[in-house]
Amino acid sequence: MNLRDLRYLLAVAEHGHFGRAARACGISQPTLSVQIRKLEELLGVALFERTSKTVVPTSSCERLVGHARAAVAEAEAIFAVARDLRDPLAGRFRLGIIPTLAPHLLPLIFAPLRQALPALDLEPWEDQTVALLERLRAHELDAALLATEMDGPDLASQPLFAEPFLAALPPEHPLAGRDVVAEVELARDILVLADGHCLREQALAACGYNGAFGGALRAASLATLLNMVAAGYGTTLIPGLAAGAAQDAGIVLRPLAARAGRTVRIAWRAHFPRRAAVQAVGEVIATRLRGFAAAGTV
Amino acid sequence: MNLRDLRYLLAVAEHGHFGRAARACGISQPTLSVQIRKLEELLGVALFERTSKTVVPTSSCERLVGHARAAVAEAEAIFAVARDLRDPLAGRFRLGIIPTLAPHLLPLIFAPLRQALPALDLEPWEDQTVALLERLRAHELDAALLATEMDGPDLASQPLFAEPFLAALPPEHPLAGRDVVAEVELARDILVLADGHCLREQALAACGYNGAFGGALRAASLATLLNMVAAGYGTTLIPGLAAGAAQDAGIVLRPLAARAGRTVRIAWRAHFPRRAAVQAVGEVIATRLRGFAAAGTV
DNA sequence: TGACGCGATAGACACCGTCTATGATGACAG
DNA sequence: CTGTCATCATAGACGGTGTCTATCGCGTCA
Repeated sequence: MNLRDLRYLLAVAEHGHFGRAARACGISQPTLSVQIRKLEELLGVALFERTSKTVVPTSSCERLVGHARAAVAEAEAIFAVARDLRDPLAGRFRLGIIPTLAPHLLPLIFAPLRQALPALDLEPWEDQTVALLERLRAHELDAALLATEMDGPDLASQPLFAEPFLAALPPEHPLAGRDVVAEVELARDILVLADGHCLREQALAACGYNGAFGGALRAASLATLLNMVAAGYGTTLIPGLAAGAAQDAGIVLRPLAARAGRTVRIAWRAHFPRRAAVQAVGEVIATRLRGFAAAGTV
Repeated sequence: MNLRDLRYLLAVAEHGHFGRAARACGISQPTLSVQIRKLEELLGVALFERTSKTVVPTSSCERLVGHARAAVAEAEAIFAVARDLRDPLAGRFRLGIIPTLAPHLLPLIFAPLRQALPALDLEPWEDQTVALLERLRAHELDAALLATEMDGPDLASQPLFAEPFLAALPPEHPLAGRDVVAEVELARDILVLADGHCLREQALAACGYNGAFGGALRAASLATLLNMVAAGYGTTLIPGLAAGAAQDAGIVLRPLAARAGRTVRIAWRAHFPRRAAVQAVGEVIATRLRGFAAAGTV
């Protein structure tokens, strides 16, 4: 049985006339007669009582048309919903963002995203890199903003913008008097984030650490780390977009001699069908952050 | 779009695997791949994210499967309902019956009908001949029990049994002493039913009336007519099946010399598709009334 | 690195939905 | 009562498409 057959059935039931029903269906009258006859044979039920004058639905037919109407309506609904879903730049878009980036980047890109992609329903999800990749692979995210290289056979990514690091110093720190701070000078009393934050390893690497890091203090969040630096526990490297928050915390920021930094990338599943949405979101973000690395300010 | 396509969609969504879904649908894997691809192109929506390892429904797909499931379910319901309707000897059967027959015949045939046709849901409808024929032609009845000849191009009928008339007399009536009464002897003080009852004309014809009948008293129902006879207002002819009711009313019944009577027929639309049900009902009735005309009793 | 599993692609085939032409039947008017 | 009209049914031809088998491309795993 076919949805087409059900449409034919409904047309004949409605018009009570094969010729008119056929015209309404856009087919010839013999075709309609044959199809209705076949449907009757398939169901084993007489659907219409035919006279040369009238075509009247049988009581059996009346018991069936309700279901036929419902089936056709559901099929129409599929088309209607699909029409709404057709635009890859519309609908829910679940975007993972690492914690050291989210609170500072999101305020910058919400407005441009809403303007450029008004139909896109952005759902940010903040978590650490490993968790984001896991959710991405599990189809629980559509894309993720990361600061690590990570392409594999199943995932793809694309750089969006470079984010330089800055030396974060307590006001009373000896280095605070400098215009520029060399990365290795921070190594002595550097504070870092807890395990799992990509910024932790990147900051240590920038300062010249190769092996294990012996420092005991490990901040669970960038905000805590900033508070600790402000309180004089040590120094650290912060991502450039966090500059505002750091200054609010009373921290002295200095550019780095070797211009250490990280690259923020957008990542997605290689087979993700809404590549266009990923592309569009990435472009909005890259455009918004254009020139940030050079100017050091947004 | 086809119901088949929706079934395929549901199968792939459920199994997450083209090969297994194809096996579940009873088709080959390439066929399923092609059909799903076509559905995606038709809807303009990516339904699945394919990897060599996994097949995951997109969020669009998840928005659609509900409707797909509903459409398929309604189609299944059509088959299920049709299966119940397939038996022409099952389901509602609206049977019209004339008023001079209904109260006396129905008690006799209910039990045999229920026994012979347990799935048939009999709905009796009592009205006069003309009204019954109108409802029959309007498809508001499936068949009718009448006492008149009435075949036309659109209607067909078949005799079920002969019902002899009886002379109905007040106990004190001069004819009450006879064993047999001649029809014409009733003409002098006969009482008849109101216009519209076929029994009215048949009774008058049996008594030899050809033209207009001048009698002023016209009973609206057979019960009233019997009461009037019992009260001594006159005589009448009653159908044989009403004998019990007449005797209960205190009326004397006598056979008629010329054996006047009527033939009860079942009538249906010539194109009515459930001829088998009509036939079966007719046979049950005819069987139950076999020998009634001869024996004069049921 | 070779074997295996999975989905995509290609080409052949058969079914069936569609058409036009025509038949059968009943209604209606002259 | 007979020709005409309208209606649905039937017949035969045609084209689209759903299906198959065979094969490819790709990724995984031992």
